[in-house]
Amino acid sequence: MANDNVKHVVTCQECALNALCIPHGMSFEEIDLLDKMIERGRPLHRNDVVFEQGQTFESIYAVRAGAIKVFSVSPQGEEQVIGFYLPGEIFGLDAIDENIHQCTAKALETATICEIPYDRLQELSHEVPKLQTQMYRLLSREIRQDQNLQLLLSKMSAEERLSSFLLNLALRYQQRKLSPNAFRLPMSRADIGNYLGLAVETVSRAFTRMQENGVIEVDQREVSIVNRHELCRLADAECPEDLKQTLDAS
Amino acid sequence: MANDNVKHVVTCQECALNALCIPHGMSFEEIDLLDKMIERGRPLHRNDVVFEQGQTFESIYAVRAGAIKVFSVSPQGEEQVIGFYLPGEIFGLDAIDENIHQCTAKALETATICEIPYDRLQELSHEVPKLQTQMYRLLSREIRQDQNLQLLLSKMSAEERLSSFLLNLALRYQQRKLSPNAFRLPMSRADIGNYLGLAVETVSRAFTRMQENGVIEVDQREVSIVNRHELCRLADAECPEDLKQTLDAS
DNA sequence: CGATTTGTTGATCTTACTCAATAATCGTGG
DNA sequence: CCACGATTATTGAGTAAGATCAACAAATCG
Repeated sequence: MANDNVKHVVTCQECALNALCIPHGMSFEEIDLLDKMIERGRPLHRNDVVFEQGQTFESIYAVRAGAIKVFSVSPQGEEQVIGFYLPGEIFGLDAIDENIHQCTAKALETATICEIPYDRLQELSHEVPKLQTQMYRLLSREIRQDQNLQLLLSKMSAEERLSSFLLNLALRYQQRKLSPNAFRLPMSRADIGNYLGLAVETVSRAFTRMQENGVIEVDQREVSIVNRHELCRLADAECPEDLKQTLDAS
Repeated sequence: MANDNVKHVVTCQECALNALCIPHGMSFEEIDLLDKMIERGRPLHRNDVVFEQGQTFESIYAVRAGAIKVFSVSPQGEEQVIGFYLPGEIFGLDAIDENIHQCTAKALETATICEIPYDRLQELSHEVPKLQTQMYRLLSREIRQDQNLQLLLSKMSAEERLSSFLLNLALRYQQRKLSPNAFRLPMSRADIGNYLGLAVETVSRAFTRMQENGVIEVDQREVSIVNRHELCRLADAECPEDLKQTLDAS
């Protein structure tokens, strides 16, 4: 039985739901309940759709592996990339209010996700106060991140935007114990540009310039951070302490 | 006793907390509990601060009257306006996650607000499932609104941004039973520009041009919408049905 | 292996920013 | 109540950052 619980904790982590439970020290029993609720193992291929704009909202999702792009399409058919979601991150939270998805979620590459039925999550979070607390925090975090993006979009230059974007990715990869100073971008230049409010050509030129200045090295979608201090300076951001250490060690 | 409950409901509405309870048909008793929790009647003057960047997060707030500006200040001292909050709207939700305010909230004009202590709200929302549901929706709505702003900032021209902004204000005033086609802007051109990612001069010019084209009339901070169809077209948005009716009637 | 998508680079153009001057309004104290 | 300074708004001229258009190169996919 103890073994069984441990297994569940591990599964829960694998399924990227540590964000939902571990930080607040839920008991094995509570984690078990959460664990049983989750529908696992949806494997996706590139361009597979998780949910589509206009569909009724049923579940929120956690990325287990791969990367997901969330975007909306205007009546004129133009795409607006809302965000990219990496392993351990949760998406679909914006649909809770209206009960209808305002966005489409699509796999950028081979990916696996977990589906968390919202009605059952709501019930469980009512029974388990720590889960409710965690849900509030999760929603609040999404708000804060969106507001940071506001700053980026309304005040920063092309190079500042791209620098911030890369640093943000590095930090997120590191949080998931992946290399923060060399990674493969799961999205195209067009997606990056769309997300950052820039033309593809501008993104491409910014990459080139940053490479020429010895800040990063780019080969197609492979990026490595060569000079993190300069990258932080360009992004007009403090270099996070924990990221600093990891980069120093390498 | 019944009278007393009715009084509380009314107070609750006045205090702009209908957003938190009425839509989900809470019982009088539940509303009463909520009502007792709320600290009322903080009257604010222009430039009074509700909470400051860096302070420990204690409460969320609802606007009862007037208008609140929420903004963050960069290490370089530059201001970034995050949002404007009008009667009936709730602010401070972004601080839940980190337990520290990332923004400052300041009164744009004489205002009154209600303070809702977060720890007590959390407890009560655990006891009252409908309140938990409503909290999730509230947080989700904020996310959706921030994502709409993303679209505005990354894809729209100056005139489109200002048109969207004015339409959005009109809709919000209408929801609070205030005139949607003639209102006084509580914020300066500088604040509008900061929020929309534009220079003050660009905002001013956009106002002028829209007035010349007979879309709106502007006299300092007084705005009236003359041609809503054109305004919607400029904002690249569907004119919301309910707003349409009100404007037609006038 | 050819076709399509994706990425890079160059030239030109447009939008909105910056700088500057002026006007109008607001707030404050005499 | 008015006069003063300070803030806020408008308008003009010049500039710069990034968009658009276009051509081409490289990579991916069936």
